Amino acid sequence: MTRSEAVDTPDDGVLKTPDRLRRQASRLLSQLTTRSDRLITEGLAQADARKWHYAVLASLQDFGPGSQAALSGRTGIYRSDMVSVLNELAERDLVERAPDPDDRRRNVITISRRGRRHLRLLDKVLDDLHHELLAPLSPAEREEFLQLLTRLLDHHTSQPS
Amino acid sequence: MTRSEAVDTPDDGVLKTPDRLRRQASRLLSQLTTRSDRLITEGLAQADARKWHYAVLASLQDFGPGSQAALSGRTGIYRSDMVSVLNELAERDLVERAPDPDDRRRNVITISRRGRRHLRLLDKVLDDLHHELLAPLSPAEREEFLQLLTRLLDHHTSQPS
DNA sequence: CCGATATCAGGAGAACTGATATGG
DNA sequence: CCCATATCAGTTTTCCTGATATCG
Repeated sequence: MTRSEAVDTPDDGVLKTPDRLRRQASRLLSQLTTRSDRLITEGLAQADARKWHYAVLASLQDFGPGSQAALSGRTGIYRSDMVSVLNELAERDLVERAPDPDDRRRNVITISRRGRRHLRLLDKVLDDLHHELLAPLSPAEREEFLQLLTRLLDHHTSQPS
Repeated sequence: MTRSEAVDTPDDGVLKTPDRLRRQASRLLSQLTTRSDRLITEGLAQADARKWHYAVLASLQDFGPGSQAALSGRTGIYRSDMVSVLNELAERDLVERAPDPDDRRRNVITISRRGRRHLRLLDKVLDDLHHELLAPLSPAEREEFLQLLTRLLDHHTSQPS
């Protein structure tokens, strides 16, 4: 009774395809991200690392040492969460945290030799994982995908609206 | 010292662009999804709804009544979380939860008249929100984006690998 | 006894808020 | 006095793992 009318006669007159749930960008995004996060997290775990480890190390390598606040800005990690990430990295001797002589509120974080070596490993691991993530796409499609994601992200980060 | 060599002379010989963090599909995905989720969540909150509400209501409308286990499969909501979602929907009289006379382990969930009305509202709200989400893309690009997301998701749901 | 179902309790990680102490 | 910094405590949401009671 209710069942038969459900699909066939939507009472708002608008035809909704049965897979409207599958056509929503927001749902596709969050589901794919869930898979992607799991893939990356598990892959990095095998190298005794986490996503944030890579972000901090890469930021240090690419932009040089910086305060914790600066690292927060570069990586997108919250100031509050940065502390424990740096603790983990310092435990592994991948970074060094030293008070800034010029401004004694700050800690200056520096990547260590071991950190650079570890970063090279993580780069390889992540390359493989992204290869797996984007496996079904052709090289041109991967590029297109990155472009679309970047444009959307830029739009929404510049305009919190 | 360390700073100057950081960007200019990566010691693995491979040139890494300074925005390698911004070129990773996994990072772009999770950052964009964070924004997308916030957009959707805040938009739906104005209609006294949450993401899962829509998923359940749409599933009921499109596929008819079903047990909680069936709804879990359709919507991707965990059995454990389904209970509270249905509690919230039942509180608002959007669904009815009745024991199945044929199998007394089951509850049969049915969308109510109010639920159908609410669903039509949510469809409109979500249309607007997705318009905002995909604003920077042309219609063709939006379609392309959905296609790419769908292909990736299908690939990773069929092959847990 | 086995399997499915609904429910509940709770963990882990991420995103986020607020408070505090210290220093510029 | 105001601002920035680092740190800590704690909330919320999502995804996910059990455990339990019920029933087929």
